[in-house]
Amino acid sequence: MAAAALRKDDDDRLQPVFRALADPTRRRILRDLAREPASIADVASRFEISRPAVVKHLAILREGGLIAIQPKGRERINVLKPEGLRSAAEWLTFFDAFWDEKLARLKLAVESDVPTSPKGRKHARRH
Amino acid sequence: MAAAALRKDDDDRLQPVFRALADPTRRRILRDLAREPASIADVASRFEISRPAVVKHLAILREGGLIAIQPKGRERINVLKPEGLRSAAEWLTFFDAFWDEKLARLKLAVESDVPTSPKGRKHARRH
DNA sequence: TTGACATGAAACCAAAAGGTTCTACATAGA
DNA sequence: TCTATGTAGAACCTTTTGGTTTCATGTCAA
Repeated sequence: MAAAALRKDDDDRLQPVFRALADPTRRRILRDLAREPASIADVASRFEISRPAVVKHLAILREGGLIAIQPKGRERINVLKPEGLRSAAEWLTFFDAFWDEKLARLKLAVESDVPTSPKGRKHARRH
Repeated sequence: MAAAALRKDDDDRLQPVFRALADPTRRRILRDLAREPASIADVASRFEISRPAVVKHLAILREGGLIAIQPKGRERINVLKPEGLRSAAEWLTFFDAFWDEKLARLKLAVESDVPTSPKGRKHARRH
């Protein structure tokens, strides 16, 4: 059934990525690193939270394959790995097809299939 | 500063979306609902977990604006709202530009040495 | 060598997340 | 009306998450 788009196994790879994206601090870090690579202290200086907390975030981002951490002397430079976001972007792309198709379906469902709203009956404009 | 792409406020809207996407069960529900709308019992029947657990997931998906829940008699039909994914997709799109530009930059950083800023001084290369 | 700086890492904590069971309510249908 | 079904929701439990503080390690630069 041509399930090339969304296999179950895909989710295993996706999980660390979406997990990494679930936190606003981590998304801000990604956005910042998109501007330029930065050391841990550099990154941490932009947040209120402690350095160890930032380090944990960076670790999660690395687990998601979203950044690379390169030791440089006594610093650790964090570099964005944009390809890491690709899998998530592709997963979302799957739903592109529904942005119109399913939307129309939703409209139909709302306008025709809801007899439990006696007050606001929408006249379903089926063409 | 042309920050049209990624405002801080965007994150507030994004948070419930990325939070909803962070769980594999919820992603599977979305994938299933893309196929066709389904009642709660319908959705729950496809998982090992209990119905109340599924109900919680559906609530989170609704909070993220990813599904709509339409009462139909004694059932509640869950319908995919693909537009809800749009904000997340757009956020990721921002990084498209770096999939080549930054990737090259990463290579450079790895292979030579990383010209990042120490705390005080960033040599911002304004061209 | 020695001090200052950048990071590593452990121990600990509160809150959120994901799950369960049990109970109660509403509705379709005989 | 009565019963079975579908859902709502409370109460509770365990694990994960995001955060902290504290201390140790490694490296640059005098």
